[in-house]
Amino acid sequence: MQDVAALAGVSVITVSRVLREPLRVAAETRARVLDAIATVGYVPNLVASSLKSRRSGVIAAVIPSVTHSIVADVLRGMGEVLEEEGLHLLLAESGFLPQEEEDLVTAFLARRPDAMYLTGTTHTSGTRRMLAAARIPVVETGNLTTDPIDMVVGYSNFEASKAMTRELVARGRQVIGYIGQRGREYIDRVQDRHDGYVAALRGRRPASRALRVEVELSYRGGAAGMTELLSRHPELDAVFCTSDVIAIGALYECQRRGIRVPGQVAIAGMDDQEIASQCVPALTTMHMPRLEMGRRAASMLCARLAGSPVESHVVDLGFEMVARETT
Amino acid sequence: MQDVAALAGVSVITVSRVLREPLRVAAETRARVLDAIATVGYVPNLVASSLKSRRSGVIAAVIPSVTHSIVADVLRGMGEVLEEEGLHLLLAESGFLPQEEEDLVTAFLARRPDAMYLTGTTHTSGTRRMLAAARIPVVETGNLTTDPIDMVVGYSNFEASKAMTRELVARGRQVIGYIGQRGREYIDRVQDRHDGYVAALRGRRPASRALRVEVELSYRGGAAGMTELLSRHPELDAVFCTSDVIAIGALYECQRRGIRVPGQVAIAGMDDQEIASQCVPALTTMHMPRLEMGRRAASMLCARLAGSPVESHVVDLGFEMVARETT
DNA sequence: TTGAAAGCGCTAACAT
DNA sequence: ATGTTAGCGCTTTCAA
Repeated sequence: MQDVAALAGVSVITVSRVLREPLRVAAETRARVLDAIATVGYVPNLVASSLKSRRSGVIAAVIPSVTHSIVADVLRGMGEVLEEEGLHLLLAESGFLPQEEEDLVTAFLARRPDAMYLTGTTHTSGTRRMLAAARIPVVETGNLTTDPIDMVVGYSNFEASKAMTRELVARGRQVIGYIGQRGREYIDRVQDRHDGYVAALRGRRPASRALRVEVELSYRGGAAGMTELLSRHPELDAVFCTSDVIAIGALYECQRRGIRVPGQVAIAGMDDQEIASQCVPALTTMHMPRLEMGRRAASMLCARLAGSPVESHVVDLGFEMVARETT
Repeated sequence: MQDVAALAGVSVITVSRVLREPLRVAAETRARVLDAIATVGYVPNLVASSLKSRRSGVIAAVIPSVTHSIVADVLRGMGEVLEEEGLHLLLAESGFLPQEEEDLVTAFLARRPDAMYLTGTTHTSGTRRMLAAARIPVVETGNLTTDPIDMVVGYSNFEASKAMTRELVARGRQVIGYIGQRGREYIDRVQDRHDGYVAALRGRRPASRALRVEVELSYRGGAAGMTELLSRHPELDAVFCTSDVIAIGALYECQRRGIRVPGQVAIAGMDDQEIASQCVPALTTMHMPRLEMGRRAASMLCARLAGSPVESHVVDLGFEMVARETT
């Protein structure tokens, strides 16, 4: 920056201003500085800038897993908004483990991000404490809570799966199984989806524990879950799955066994990923506004960074039933 | 840090040392400092550290799209390695656009990353120039080239699709169509996959342009491609797809039309994503070592950061045919 | 509209 | 084993 200043015949602060608030510098001076920047090949140093200004322009995000395609869409939505604002994303995967999330938050905080993005609404007390102490905007996503660390944007996983399970009941299904992602103990979204299923069936024949299986979040997992359910309950006539991936894995297993879907068994997924609309038969599922959630989370963060307080700290984006062929 | 030092009755540099090279500090002093850190609730400031030490501990990565599941696996592999080294990932999506990639590289460089990760091997001259000037390790991934910016780790997309197309020929298929991802002009991996297909068919009946269609990288795209090919060439008996997602979209379209696979039409994909082994019928595809590629790329970067020169700047991870039911 | 001085929080280099 | 000094490259604050 000193080289640039010398070449342009101005002081360093003028160079700095040309970069950050060009309109405060006379057009002529500005042109000279811009010229000098180009000939010197000057690359600004944002780490020095961050140190002095206490603004890093970085948003830290801890996500469970990039492979999880819900997360991918959310990231895309975030990216769109952040790019416009000139913000950058620091990213790491927790592998769905709360302690790992806490470790990542600890490490990230040392980089002085301007804001933090978390997935889900249950976090260790350490995570909550550190984030509160950091005094930066925080947004949690993918679920709802009345007690966010700072802000939440999501939808009710509980209500969504209750609605989906009720739909199965409404269509006359009698023996409705559950294939859920493993790890309810520490994944709030999955726990809520499980509870929604149970709540929908309450009051009907005692919901047998044997009707619920938990598997890896994968096509293979879905197939394994179907196999298990079928062996326990040959009279099974419907399955509620906590994810489209699991549902389609289950569908494939039915196809391998020659079980008619939805003739013999109805299958319902969750999330409405692209494949749900394309597979044969097309999958009934619950649409979740993933892209919108990412955009919204980023916008809320940006608003706070710009000093405007957000109207509501809890944003419910809702969900939408998409009835297709598997039910 | 000064507060901590005061409380522990040492100088700030000692606090710094406790954090970075604890063994250089007497156990007793160290314990006192650690205590002070805890009671003060001290959070180190890595931006100040980066400024002084000229080491940010950040790896910048520009990827085409997180939604692209190949990329997700690579990121996971990278993440594993980076975490062990205490490095963090700065991430952005270029949307497959070279100019966008250049803009992101420009922006990232201002943050002084210790190394840079790029997808693919063709980049704008601006990107190459800036990266050379930055004098940091750079790794390109997902393809091969004899002229990397710095290092490459990947596989030959050309050879892989040539081999797959040859396999279709070897099985006696006569009219072999191509459904490729759109954007060959600026996505080297796709161009190479296209060229591999063409090369495999050279010398046989003049490869009709009408046998090749280009679509969005999605299940829907695959289905649209299949529809188009079938209308142009009802005698079609095989399709080579540049991705599993496209291949499965095409398979679904066949199922909707009652076309037997592989009886009437054989379908081959690329990448060996999880769904390929699970769908019905299971998809023949080419396995690409995605996780390994991410790990390897990260390891090479880490090695260079640790000062050890890498043995080879071009790492060919190869590929492997996985013959399943669709052919 | 431009500049001078000071210092963000840390660590490299050199003592002791 | 610990400390002192200086300064990384910027931006804030105040002044002209």
